[in-house]
Amino acid sequence: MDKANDTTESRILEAANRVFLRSGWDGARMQDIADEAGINKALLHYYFRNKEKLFDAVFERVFRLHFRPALQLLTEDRPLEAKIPDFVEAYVQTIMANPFIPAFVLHELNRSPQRMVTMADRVAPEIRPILVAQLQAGMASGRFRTMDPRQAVAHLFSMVIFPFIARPVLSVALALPATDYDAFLRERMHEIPRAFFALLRPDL
Amino acid sequence: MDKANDTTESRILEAANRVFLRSGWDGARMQDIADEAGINKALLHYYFRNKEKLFDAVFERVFRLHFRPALQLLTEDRPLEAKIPDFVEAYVQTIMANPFIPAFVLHELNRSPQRMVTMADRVAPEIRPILVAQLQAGMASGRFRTMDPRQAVAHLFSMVIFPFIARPVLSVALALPATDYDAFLRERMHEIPRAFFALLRPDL
DNA sequence: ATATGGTTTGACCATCTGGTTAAATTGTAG
DNA sequence: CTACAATTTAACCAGATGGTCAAACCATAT
Repeated sequence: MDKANDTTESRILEAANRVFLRSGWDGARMQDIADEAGINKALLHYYFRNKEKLFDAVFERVFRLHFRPALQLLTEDRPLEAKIPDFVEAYVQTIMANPFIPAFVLHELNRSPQRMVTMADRVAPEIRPILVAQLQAGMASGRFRTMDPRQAVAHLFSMVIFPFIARPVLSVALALPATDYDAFLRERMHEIPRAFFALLRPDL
Repeated sequence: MDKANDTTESRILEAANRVFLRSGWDGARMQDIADEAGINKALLHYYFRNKEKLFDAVFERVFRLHFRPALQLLTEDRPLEAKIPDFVEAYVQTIMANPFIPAFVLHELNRSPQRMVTMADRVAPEIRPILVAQLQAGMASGRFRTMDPRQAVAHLFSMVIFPFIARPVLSVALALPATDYDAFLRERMHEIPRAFFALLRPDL
């Protein structure tokens, strides 16, 4: 994945990644991570002083991965009609490869919301609200209905991220067999941009 | 709250409720619950044999509360234009009184998805997909655009629930000061039904 | 071969955690 | 007042958990 590495340190990171993502901070056990990495527990503390340091390393990694599609694609200076579908597709593809990421990130951020602030300006120190600006421009020109643009952004993120977190609920509520859920998510890659621009249209 | 109770058992349940909601199964400590209830730890095991039994009691309680608005209001035999706003308002009101509920419920359901199945038919054994049926009827009549009605349901739940789970993210991403977030959520009570019916409109 | 520095391990430790038990306390019926 | 059952407590236990440490291992430069 990274720069051609099968070092002990990267094996630890891979293992910690899996265990923390599966069990979260509270549920993860240093012994499990050691087992998963095929090493001694003491070696964990040799490379990462303690559980917290190891978690921090994992979390920053996952945080970056989770928000990369938004940070990379949504901040470009392109029309919404082009950016939004690209973002949705990139996010869905990224997360389908590791569906636990959003639940993990949001759970840990709820456990210590302060982390969101520190992470935000480590990962995206100076991000302009270009998305909001584009929405406002569209409203001014009459292309979009007038509304709080932040509500629209909330709609977008909700529709994109939520189904990954609520899989157990939605698969039951929508009577979707486990095997069909992935197809349902893939379908959303096309459905969400459609819905998003539809909900922005003026009433007339 | 319930039937006029200040019994030890209900004090335990209230305390367990707070602690489990705040910390989840993995993070919750029996000692913390005992302290919060102002009793001895052994007394916890006197009323509830073990942590699991106590958790089950709490979880069922919270699960019912969380899904009551949907189960109660969305299954009524009324036009969508009336039901949806009522549902959204009821849900937002309910959860704003205890904002940790959705994150807790979804986190625990992701930890053991099987629980969703057992809970679902304990709480709503025979629920007909009336919402989907109504959407399909609307599509047949041309009032709504043609689409997978389950995608529309997913849109709705996403927009309603997600902002409660993603508060740390959205408050930073949307530059919403902590004090304004509640107002932002209240505004969604009106915004979401508007967006929902807008995204259902046919293209023409 | 051997000294050196980084790497890895097994054994160990203090503390925490869910759970148990026997005794003490309290309320109540006779 | 007393006997009895339900409630509550302090003390305790076994296993788990994060973390430490001295010794062993290993590669490599001399």
